[in-house]
Order: sequence, then structure tokens, then C-alpha cells
Amino acid sequence: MSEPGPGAHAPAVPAKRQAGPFVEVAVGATGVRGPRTFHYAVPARLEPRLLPGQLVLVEFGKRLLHGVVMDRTGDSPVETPKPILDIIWDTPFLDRRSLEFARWLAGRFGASLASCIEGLLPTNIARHINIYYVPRDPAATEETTPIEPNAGERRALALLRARGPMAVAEIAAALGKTVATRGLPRLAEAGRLRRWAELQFPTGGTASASLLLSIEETDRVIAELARAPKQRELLRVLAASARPVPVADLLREANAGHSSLTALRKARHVRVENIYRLPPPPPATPASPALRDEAGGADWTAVESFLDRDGHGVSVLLGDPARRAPAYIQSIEKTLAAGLQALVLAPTEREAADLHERISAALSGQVAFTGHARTPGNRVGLWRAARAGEIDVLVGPRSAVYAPLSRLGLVIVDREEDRAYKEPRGGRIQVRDAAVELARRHLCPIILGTATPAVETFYNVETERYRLILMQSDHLLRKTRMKVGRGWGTPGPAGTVDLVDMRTAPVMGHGGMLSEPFFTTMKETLAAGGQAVLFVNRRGAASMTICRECGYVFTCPDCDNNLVQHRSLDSLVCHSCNHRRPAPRRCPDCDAGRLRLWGHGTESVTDALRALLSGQRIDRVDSNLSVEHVEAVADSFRRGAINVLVGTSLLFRIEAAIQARFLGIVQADIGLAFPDFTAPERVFQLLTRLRGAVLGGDLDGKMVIQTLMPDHHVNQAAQIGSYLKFFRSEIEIRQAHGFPPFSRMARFILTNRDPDKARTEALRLAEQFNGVLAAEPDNGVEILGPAPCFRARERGAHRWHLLAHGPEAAIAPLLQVPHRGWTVDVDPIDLV
DNA sequence: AGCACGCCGACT
DNA sequence: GTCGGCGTGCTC
Repeated sequence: MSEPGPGAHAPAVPAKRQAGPFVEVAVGATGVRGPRTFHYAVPARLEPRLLPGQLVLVEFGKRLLHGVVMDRTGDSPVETPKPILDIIWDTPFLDRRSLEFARWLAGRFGASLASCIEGLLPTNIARHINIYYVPRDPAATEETTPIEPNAGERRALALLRARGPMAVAEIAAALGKTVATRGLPRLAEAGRLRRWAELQFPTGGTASASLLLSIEETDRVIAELARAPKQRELLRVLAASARPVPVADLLREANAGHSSLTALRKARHVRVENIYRLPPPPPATPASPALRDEAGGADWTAVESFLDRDGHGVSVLLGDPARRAPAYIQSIEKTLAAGLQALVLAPTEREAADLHERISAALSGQVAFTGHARTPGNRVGLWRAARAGEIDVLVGPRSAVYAPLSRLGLVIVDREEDRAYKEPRGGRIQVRDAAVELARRHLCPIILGTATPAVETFYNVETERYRLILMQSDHLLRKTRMKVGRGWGTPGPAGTVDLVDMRTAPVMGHGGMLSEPFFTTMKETLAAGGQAVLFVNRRGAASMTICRECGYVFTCPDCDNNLVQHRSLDSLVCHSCNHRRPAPRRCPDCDAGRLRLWGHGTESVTDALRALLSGQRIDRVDSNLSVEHVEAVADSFRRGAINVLVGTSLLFRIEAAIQARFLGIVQADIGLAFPDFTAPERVFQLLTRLRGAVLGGDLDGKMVIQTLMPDHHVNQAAQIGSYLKFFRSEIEIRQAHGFPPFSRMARFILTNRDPDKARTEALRLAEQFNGVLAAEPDNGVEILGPAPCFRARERGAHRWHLLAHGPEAAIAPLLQVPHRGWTVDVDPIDLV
């Protein structure tokens, strides 16, 4: 598409600068945020070949960089754009839809356009681009700018004349970096050298052989190879297969050696190349685990009616995980039957692997899992397969949203509320929201599966932007009256959740970590032969080590954290940067030998239980233990060899093994005391998910929550198991403060080793924002801060932040403002 | 990454 | 008045 320039409509005005053709290019310039592009002129020799999505070589400042062509235009915002130097790869890497998706990501999250495009490519492209130089034929050279080469440049010319084309890296190795980075571009500019860029894809996958001969030719060659039986056999095997044959299989089948194959390659009868092969689909179980029972049938009716609507739509599928999966599978089946592709996202790779296993067992068709392609070569292979349309269903964690699927007919985001969908670094994309946008651009439906919707997701249900599908088969859900528009007046399953007010309850155990009601209920369950799972949100033994004499507190030298005592490591550990020091015996300040351990973690809770409960088999899981150890503990608990299990959120890694009759929350809600508006949601999700995983639909199971804030709406809602109660209270608070989903929030974080610089730079940005906002008063933006972050120091760097929230249109321009040192985080998932 | 530009202190 | 060190912003 070439749009007419403004000149086309106004021929009376003589165009001073050359009108088009120009291209808009995404260049990987550091410090450029947002969807900003740069314009380049298209030289006549490249004009017929140049297409959007191509990889091109451009000069940017004094640097040579690769860029991706976003669009062709007849207009340019600058007088004389530099020319495109070369097309690195003719086949466009990305189609228009992907390019525009990248532009949207960059604008929405204040990420750099180049990094968003990089994400959509199969591998780190920059690493595989080489720039080559070769001397130009002096006769054919029109000297644009005659130069007198200096000594280094003369050596470069001599070297290239002697050796032919060389990559910059090779020249730099031979003649030094200065000649390579300064001399070579000068010589190219003067027309003495020709320069081009090549992309060498990482090789990977499986070495596979294919025939270069037609069937008739093959027959002839086989006849000619009378004295080479092994070669004949190789050709026969290859001729029998429609697709390239992995070399290992080929040699085995033909009972031949490498030398025979090499001979065929030399004769140009056979080609060997690395090809990524999708793992063979497992044998499909004929009966899909469909929603067969009565309630399941009702679920499918609701899902199907959503899928049958034309075009794009978002639905929230609310039900427990075990019931969501069959609904996913049936939805995918329907999508495949329509000849379209499905994308399935899960918050973690482990969950994605589980879903992949279930889906590929139930469906025939190519169901791929991104976790199967780990090496760069295999990632390229999977990317190519996706682009070629060879994949029917792609399952993966958040990175799978970037896969180049072109016939997308359905997107599924499982456990949409999970914070793992937010990228922790880089563009900090919220992948759940990106997936919704992707589906919109493909005009296809998207299902957000969850048992506890994110607040912004459920707000979209209430405002009727998203459709809610309540799973009728989920009995717990029905019991807890999860009904939109109805009240929650009746408590859920009676008596199953108790709150214990830790400010007044009688306590026991070292440091008073367990209350009497908690302990009594747990002991009753154990006496009746049940098992118990205890949740503690900190690993280690004590969150603070304090000197009883002088009050000295052990803190991390690089962060502001108190060090946590880990008895099993006999150390104090910083949970931010993992700094460790041997556990102290005496105070380093006053040399007193009386140190007090304050607070508790998995270790101290386990120790206390062992002292209080004789004869019970108690163990713990947390991230201090190896994966194998955790698996072994999970197995013991499943077999009943352990009957009390203490753990952190690592319990979710062994989710399948932690069903029990008692769930005790020793400590979970300390986050509620922090000034972080996302904390209540996090705590509620944690409590609800734990209850689902441990007690499941067991309405007689007991849950006891110890808390210092029994009146907090999170605890009140958790007690009656009502999501709606939680949501209503939470949304009220968000509205009162004008927080998301009532505004778009952006967080700007600055880190600097120098405390004064951190402060002044933060103040400077706030000033700059005020300047930007002053231009447009009453735009509804509120700036909070600047202030030191809650974690004011981390890894030796001082951290300051600034929050801006307001209408999306007013926030967007702010995202491009900050420069060096600032991190931009749109829709932050915490304010730590 | 590498260069221009502007601010500020030090020196002529 | 001028030089230069350094921090900051820009590169189509």
C-alpha cells in the first residue's frame, strides 16, 4: 500500500523535498520508548523489492543497525531522510497484523517498538546478522566523495583485495576495532567498498535428508548405482517418503553408513539440512473427556453459544480448573473443525505442559507446546512451523502470545488472574490483555478461564464488556452463590472457614505462631485420620534477628530488608538479593550473646509442630529445597506417609498432591498492611486458590485463617468463600481512590547507586510531568510522588518511584517521557 | 553507542 | 572571557 503524499492533493505547492517513496522503520534505538518509528528514503534499486515486515540495514546516528519496515509512506516528517542501505532478508518476517500488534503493544505499555517486534521474531535477530565488506571494482565506481585513505584504511583495502568478502568481526580481529568501526564505513561511503548484511539463522532441529531428484531421475540413478548398494538403498528409502527423513532414521533403515550418504550429497542427489520436526502427536484417546454429565452439558451449551457469535468477543469462564479443561478441549475441537487454529496460554510453563498433555491426548491434530523447543534452532523451527500453518493448537506460557499464527480462531487464557502473565522485565507487557487485543485483531473469540477473576476482568463483566459463563458443574461455586446481580447474604458452606484473631486468641508454639483454635481443629482432623496442609508465606525460620541488649537488627548491606534466619543453612539470608552471612552467635554491635529471633517461616513452623505433635509425620516444602526433594515430599504426602505438610506458595507446584481435610493459614495477610492497592486482590486469590487446591469440593473440610485483621474485607469474603463479596468491597475502594480499573496506572521506577542523584532525578521527572500536564489542565491525571519505593534500596541501588493514573489517553503521552535509568511499568502488579 | 550541546567551575 | 568536564538528549 502506498499512500499518496500531501503533494498529490496540492499540486499548486511546489514540493521542496523529494516526494516519496519513504519507509517507516522500527529501529532498535536505546532510549526510544513507545511506538516511535524513523523514516528512511527508498533508493531506486531497492524500490521494487521493499515490503513491510522486511528486515533492513540502516544507518542510525553513526551506527549501522537492523530495522523492520513498518510501512511504506509517501511522506516523511524530516526533510532528507537517510537511505535504506540494504534489504537483509527479502521474505517479510511479519505480516501487517503482527506489525500493527507490535505498534499497539509499544503504545499501550510504553515499551520500545523494536523490543516488541523483537519479541514477535523467533530469536534474537541482531545476534545472527553479519555485515560484510568487499572492494568495489574501481572501473565501475563513481567516486561520490573522493578520500585519501589513511594507513588503517589502506591495510583494510589490501586485506579485502587479498581475501575477498569478509565479515566486520573478522576484519576487526585482523586489523583492530578502530579500523573496523570507523575506517570501513568511511571507505563504503566513498564508494571504495561494497557493504551488505546477511542473516544466518541458528541451525538446530534434526539433520534431515531429502531427494534433489525427480522420480524418473531417481529410478535412473538407482539403476546406474549398480555397484553401490548402500547408496541405492538410501535413495529407495528417501523416494518412499514424502517428507525429509531424519539422517539417523535414514541410515538405520537403509542399514548404511555416513560415507554412502556423503557420496550422494557430493553427487547432488541428496540434500541434508536441519529441520525442526514437531514432536509426533501422542495417540489420541478416542473419547474426549467432554462435558458429559447434565451440568457439564449446560456448561457446553453456554460456551458454544458464546463461540457461535460472529467475530470477536471475550468470555470469562468461571469454574474450578478440573472443569474448565474439558470446556477448553471441546472449544478447541470446534475451532479445528472450522479449519482454524487455537492458542492456549497458561501462567507457568508447568501448567502449560499439563494442558498440552491433556489437549493433545484428546484431540487429533498438531498440538504443539512451546516448551518443547528450547534451543535457538528449535525455536526458529517452531516459529516457522507456526507461520507455515502446520500447527493446529499452540500451548505455552506467556511468550506463546507472540507466535505467528495466521488462522487464529480461538484464544484461551487459563487462570487469567495470575500475575505471571505480567512480564517482569523488558516491555512489562500484561500478556492477558495483549491476548485479548490479539483476538480482537483476529476477530476471534477469547476465553479467560479462572476460579477467581482479576478485579479488572470482573469489572469488565459487570460493565458488560465481557460475557460471564458460570460453570454449572462447579458445585462449590453454586453453593457459594456466585451469582451476578444477586446478593451473598447467605454464607457459603457453613462452618468450613474459621477466622482466628491473632491479637486476642490464646497462642502456643515458639513465638506464639499457632493459636489454640487453629491447633485444636487441626488435631481433631488428624485424630480422625485426615491430613493437614499449612500455609506460611515466608520460608526460613525468623524474619528478624534482633539483639536483646542493644536492639541491633541484622539487615542486608545492599537492600533495606531484614535478613531472614534459615536454620537449615545456618545462615541469615536476604530474600531480595540472596545475600547470605553465617548465622551470628553474638551481636556485632555490643557483643552481647542474647539474640532474639522474631517472626516465623516454614522452618520454624515445622519445628514448632514437631515439638507440639508427637507421633505425627511432618515435613515442609519451600524454595530452599531441591525440585527432587519437593517431588519426594509430595509423593509421601499423597501416599499418606506424611500427614502434616507445611509450605509456601511452592505448594502450588505440587497442586495435584495436596488434597487434605484441614487447611491452615498460619500467616498470609501481612501484605495487607503495606501501601499497595494490589495486595488485597493477591491475598484473596491466594486464599481461594489454596482452598480449592487443598479442600477442593470437600464441603466438610476445615479451613482456619489466622490473621491480625479479621475485619478486613479480604478475610470477611474468604470466610464465606464469596468472590462477589470480595469484588464488591474491593471495587468500591478502587473507585474511591480512582485506581484501576477506573483509571490507567503507570509506575515509573528509578534506580541509582547515588542517593542524591536518585532523589533529584525523580524530582526532575515529576517537574517534567507537571510541565506536560500543565499544557492540558483538567485532564484527570493524578501524579503520586515522587517517593522512595517501599523497598527503598535493592542490590545497593536506591529506588524512587512515581505513580501516574488517569484516563488512558492522558497517560499515554507520559509513557514516552522518561529517559535513562527509568523503568516504565503500565498496570503494575505491585508497588514494591 | 557515539556525538552535539549546554551548564558550570577553573583558569588565563 | 574562554576552556573543558560532565550530564543529558538525540539519532529518520
